[in-house]
Amino acid sequence: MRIATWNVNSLKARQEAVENWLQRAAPDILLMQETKLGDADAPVMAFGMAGYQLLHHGEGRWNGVAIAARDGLKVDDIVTNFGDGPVRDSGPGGTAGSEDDFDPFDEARMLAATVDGLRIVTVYAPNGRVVGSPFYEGKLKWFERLGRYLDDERAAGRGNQLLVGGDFNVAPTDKDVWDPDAAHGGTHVSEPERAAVRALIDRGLTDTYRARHDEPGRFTWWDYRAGMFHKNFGMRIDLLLAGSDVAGRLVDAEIDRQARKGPPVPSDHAPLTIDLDEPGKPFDADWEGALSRIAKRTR
DNA sequence: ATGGTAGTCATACTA
Repeated sequence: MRIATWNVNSLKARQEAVENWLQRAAPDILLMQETKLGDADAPVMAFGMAGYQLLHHGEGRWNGVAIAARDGLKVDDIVTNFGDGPVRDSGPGGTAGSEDDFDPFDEARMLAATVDGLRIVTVYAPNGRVVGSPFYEGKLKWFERLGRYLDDERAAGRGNQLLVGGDFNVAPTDKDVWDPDAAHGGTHVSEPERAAVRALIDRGLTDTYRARHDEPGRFTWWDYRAGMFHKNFGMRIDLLLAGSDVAGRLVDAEIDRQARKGPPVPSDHAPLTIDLDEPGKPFDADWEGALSRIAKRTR
């Protein structure tokens, strides 16, 4: 069983890249973020042709989360937005307000479903923009809400089957960022954000990539600008956090940095994969080769 | 040179 998470930065723009990657890595379940689609525009047919069921929770122009599950996998107990009700419409003619109305609980950032007995939660954490801003405070409150949701899942007896994955917009430690001082104007690396992610992990979850890899310089996101990818100036902000039963089945974890390359234009995030029970279809992420070449070039 | 790219309602915004 291979499960992956990928912030695709528009599923419409990335449709071909995602279909190619489904062939390359053959995940059984793919969590996606930033689909930037309304539910009516979700490419259910295209995923069906590729052999996947598609669950989508969107709002239009921004955000949007999805779960693709291979045909035949049992899917039920779907929850959107923590079960707190509908989100805004940010599509054409929609009801989305100005940025003064910023409310991460009115945005399409969370979708859960039970897939083949796994309690899958796909999340797209708010960016936070600037430390101390209303967006940053909203980000911290959003993590608190996610924590309460996970408490409810544990109380319902599903804590050990949890797999919470997505774009957390936080680099958990200094090892997860190319330069803590240069990173993102302070957000993504601030202590309150890191404490918020630790509080999630402390609910009995395992950071699956770190359970298999302790190397520095392994990132899931690189800014499009200034050749950041080609210098490996990035951050590890996409995570798959596993409950104890899921973590106990973990046999591999990888970040497919090849998928961050174009052409065509890639997402600014790379997919993160984990394998349960047995290794999935092999693919060459080539971290050692890439970092060696970059070290020579930038020496 | 204080930028840089890419997504979106199309143009200024979000990341």
